[in-house]
Amino acid sequence: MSETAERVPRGLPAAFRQYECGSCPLSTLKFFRPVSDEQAAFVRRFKRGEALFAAGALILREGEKSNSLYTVLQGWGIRSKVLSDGRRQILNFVMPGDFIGLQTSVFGEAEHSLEALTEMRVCVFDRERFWEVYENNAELGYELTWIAARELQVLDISIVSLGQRNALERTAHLLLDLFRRGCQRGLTENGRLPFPVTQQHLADALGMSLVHTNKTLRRLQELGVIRLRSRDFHLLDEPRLAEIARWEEGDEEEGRRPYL
Amino acid sequence: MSETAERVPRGLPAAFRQYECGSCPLSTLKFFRPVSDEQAAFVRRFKRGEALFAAGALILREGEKSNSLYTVLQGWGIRSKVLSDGRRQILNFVMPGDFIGLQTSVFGEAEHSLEALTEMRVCVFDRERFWEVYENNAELGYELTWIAARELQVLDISIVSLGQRNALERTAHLLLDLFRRGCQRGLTENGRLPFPVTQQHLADALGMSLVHTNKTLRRLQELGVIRLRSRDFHLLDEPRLAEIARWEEGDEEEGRRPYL
DNA sequence: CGCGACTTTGAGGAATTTCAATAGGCGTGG
DNA sequence: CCACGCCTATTGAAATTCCTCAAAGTCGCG
Repeated sequence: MSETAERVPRGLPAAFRQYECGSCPLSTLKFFRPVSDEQAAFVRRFKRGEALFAAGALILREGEKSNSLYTVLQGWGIRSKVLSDGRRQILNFVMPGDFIGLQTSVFGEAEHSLEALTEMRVCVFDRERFWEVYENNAELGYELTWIAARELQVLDISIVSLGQRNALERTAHLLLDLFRRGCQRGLTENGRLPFPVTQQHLADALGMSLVHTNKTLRRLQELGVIRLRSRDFHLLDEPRLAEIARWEEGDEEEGRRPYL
Repeated sequence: MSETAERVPRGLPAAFRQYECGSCPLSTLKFFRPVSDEQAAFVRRFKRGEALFAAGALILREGEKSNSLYTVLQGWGIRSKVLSDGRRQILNFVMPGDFIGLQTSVFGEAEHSLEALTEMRVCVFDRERFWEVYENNAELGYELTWIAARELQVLDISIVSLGQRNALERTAHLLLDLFRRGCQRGLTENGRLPFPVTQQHLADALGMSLVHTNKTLRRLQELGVIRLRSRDFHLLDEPRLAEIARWEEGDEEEGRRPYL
């Protein structure tokens, strides 16, 4: 968990292993759609390998060139941008099954940073050969657009939260979202989610100060809807949390993308 | 400007005309990339026609089914979502050249509303035949993913603004963004942009109250960087506005998508 | 034990919202 | 042409929310 360098240089990532897509840890999750052998074989051609990053590693640095696309296999990460005066906004939390790299400009300049929150295993694809997908496998190209489109919806939802919900609602909404996504990815166990997210992370994602984030979390715990202990998020009253969050129908993630 | 119904029913839109893509008003803008005749011909196959909406028309209603995709040809619109208690968040302002509909779920349920701010002409494509694009024209499929990816970047930037910038910065940032986009689309004339946006719209986009939006705009005018008169936005000091907005390199829209 | 990273608390102050009321602009009907 | 209604913009003041500052407290780990 700590032998990897804090900052991983470009080029080949820290560690490599070659798994077959068929035995990909994501393939067992009911949240994802199974894929045909031939589709898996096709995707395999673009896979450069797998990389393992230590907790805290900076996988992608805003403004730097990146020739990789990733699918997260294990672990949590954050996607973020910082203003030149240092203020940081976390764009979203990244979990197993999330695909990363579309947001990057065509020229390969990352427009955001990506940091590992826990040890993180990713499947690495070659950006240079991205174009070949469209040339050779229309279905997968379609799928990619679809993935991007869903990502758009997710960001729309964040924008609504940041713009319209107050501190309590916003915090509740984020927590519920994380919990439900964690659930989909098979990370929860009877109401508990291992939670490698600090209050500072939450603050940076919610656009709130650390102090106010703390007080808001405290309030949610006093209300008895959640319990946040060291790195463990216990959801006590999901309906109530959804109520507080002003959760909307459309905020639900409608799943079923292929697991590649 | 007023003979069209306030609320346009599904099915065939209000008015139809058939232009050739070659004479599309967007094709003359240097902001967009020219397309080959064959590509234009291909796109033409999916074009259902053009529709003209009156100012104020609701083109897409959140939660309703939509079997269309649009490219905006003329006019301004807003893409928005509302919470069940009525709070509205404007997700972004749409202008000529913007492509709309990717954000919609595959099942065709619109996850946002789209409202015409001015009279608005759009090019209508058939969502049902969306898949064919990937099957028959890889290049265009690639382009679509690319468009979605850029949209992702734009939303990321909004999230940073909403989360990290204060009222003054945020307002300045939005105004500058609108002005520059208007410029790209050829809507400006020596520093002036026709501006069909009310303070309530700005407030709903910025996640601020109407009153505070008003005071913030007033302040920007007292600083002498902008001038906002009835439906006319005059940018007096662009560098200063960018400075106030804490505008970042990456906030620039890197253009050159095909104009279709 | 002591350091470092994270969490918690109190208090004053700044930013923002809400409430309430007024003013301006524009189109319609009288 | 004027009055009226409606939408939009403006303003002042009180109420809240949220932020900043400062200081302690907790926890894991070497």
